[in-house]
Amino acid sequence: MPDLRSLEVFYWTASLSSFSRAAERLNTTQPAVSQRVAALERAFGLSLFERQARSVALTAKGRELLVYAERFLRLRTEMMGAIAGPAATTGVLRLGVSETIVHTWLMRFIARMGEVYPGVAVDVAVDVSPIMRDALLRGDLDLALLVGPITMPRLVNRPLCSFSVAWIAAPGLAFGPEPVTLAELVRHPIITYPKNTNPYVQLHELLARSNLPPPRLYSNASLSTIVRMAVEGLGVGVIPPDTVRREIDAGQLRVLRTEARLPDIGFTATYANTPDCGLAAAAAGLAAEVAAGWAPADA
Amino acid sequence: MPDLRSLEVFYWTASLSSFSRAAERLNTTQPAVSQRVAALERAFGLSLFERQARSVALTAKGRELLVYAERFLRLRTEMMGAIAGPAATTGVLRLGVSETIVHTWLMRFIARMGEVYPGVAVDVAVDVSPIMRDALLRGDLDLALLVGPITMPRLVNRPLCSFSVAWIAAPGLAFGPEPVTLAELVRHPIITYPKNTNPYVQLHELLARSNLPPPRLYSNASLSTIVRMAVEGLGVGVIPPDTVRREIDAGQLRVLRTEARLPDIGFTATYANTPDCGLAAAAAGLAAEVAAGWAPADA
DNA sequence: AGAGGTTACGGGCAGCGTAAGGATC
DNA sequence: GATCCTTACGCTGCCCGTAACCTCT
Repeated sequence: MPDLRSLEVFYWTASLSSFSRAAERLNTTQPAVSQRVAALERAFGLSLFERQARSVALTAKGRELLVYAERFLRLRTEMMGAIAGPAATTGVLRLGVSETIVHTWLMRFIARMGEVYPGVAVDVAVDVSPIMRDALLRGDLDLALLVGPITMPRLVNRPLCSFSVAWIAAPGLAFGPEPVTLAELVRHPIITYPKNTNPYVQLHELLARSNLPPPRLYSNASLSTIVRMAVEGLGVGVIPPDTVRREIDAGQLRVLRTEARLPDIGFTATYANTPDCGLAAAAAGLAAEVAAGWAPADA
Repeated sequence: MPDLRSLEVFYWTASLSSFSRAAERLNTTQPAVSQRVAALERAFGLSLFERQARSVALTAKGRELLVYAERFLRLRTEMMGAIAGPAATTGVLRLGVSETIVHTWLMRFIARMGEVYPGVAVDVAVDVSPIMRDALLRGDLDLALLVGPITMPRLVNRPLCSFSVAWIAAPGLAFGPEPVTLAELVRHPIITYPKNTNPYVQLHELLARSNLPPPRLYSNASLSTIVRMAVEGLGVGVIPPDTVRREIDAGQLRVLRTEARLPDIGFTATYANTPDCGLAAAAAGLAAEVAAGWAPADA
């Protein structure tokens, strides 16, 4: 009689079309996967995979079984969510985080995770959203707090919060009378997020529409560095003020009043809709709570 | 992470409200059940049963889990039916059979079971329908071929065949001209099924309506013995002719033409609707096939 | 030769059954 | 004392990981 573990192994083997990738995903060895699948085939008295030269493919019965395996795993996820107390949940959550979140409420979220799920270890990887999107799809991340939503059939997006983007500069930097015009702004270098991120694209479009001479753009993958550069007066930062509340309060930076408004950036907790995404879904809920409880600067 | 076996053990423990009865049902020992339940409670981080003095009762979370456990077991049953070939099915089928079936097509059914499910051992117990009904409800039988249907929420009935009931006697027994009247019939002792069986009750009602003097009734739990007594000329048998085709063909018995008709008795394959009734349901289907393929005498 | 799956083998551990313990009626 | 569940303990057997092997490109 097959048990849930065997069905889980079969599910990933079938989904990834590979014994070794399944082993990797399940934190085990490839022979262990081989044996469990072989045991399943023995138990059912039929073959589930077509072992071809360089690849494995499901047989007809294998495709049927895959449906059942997924139903089993989803049922298990549902059961664990409904029955087991959070304290009983154990494991690792591979979390991807946009740096904007790091500078706002990530620490509160991590702390809440530690309180609610004391048995869960959170692996945090900070990166830009497109990279995390790929990592999610590859299964290298369980959950990502990123600029979203990402409209993809296999991804679930849970809205978190929205940040306004503003022009920010050190008090010493010289500008015309407020509201500052875009022409005034671009006389300084502009420091912002890297290319192929949402804020960069928005800024680029705004500048393109303006017919102004192309400014110097210092795009930087590290928000901390952007802040540091802005504080040093190297240019005008285009970032959410929420990420630099401390510096604003300390008088190191100020938000420029200007007509050159940029659209808000929305963040979502996004995870792959696998049959075993229980912890990711629960953590996404927790993130939504923390994000809602975190009072934005303009409130 | 709980496995299916643990959920199965929990299911029966909860359903039977007893660790020891669950152990009995699962063909294991009571400490083994105890340990698995304890392990489940540890895994979920909560208690599932209220251990009171003389009885165990589910907690609130336990009742929730029971629903999931049943869903898991039904899903497993469905999966095994859909995926595993019959050849892979192994185990024991505790089959209860009405003696009428024994005398008609039981052997064909047993043979078919052996062909289709070579890995299944069939334990046959012959008894009257009311006893088997209780055994089904107690879980002492997996499947019964009996006089049905039995209208009960926990029982599934699958119609099999219907037998006419006739008056049967040895050729030597003296009667008036045919069609024989009921008054003629009851001059001989009447040999039939035991009390509290359907045919006996039907016969009793017929006689009660007739206002005739009460005849001698030889009720007998063994159909073979009834046949033997009828052949010996000890009285008139009231049984389905289908059960004595051999004796009729051999001229040892004959069906009396009479107006005193008795209603047919219908048979069903009946089993308890437990979450693990896959083999019973499949065998019931097989029984229906065999019953349909068995040509009744009056055809 | 290298990637990917299978087979062989040794060790660890979970789970079972027997047996003893404890609580309640 | 009887019944029912729990705990203790030794054992079997499964399952995993390492390593060697096979096969196809």
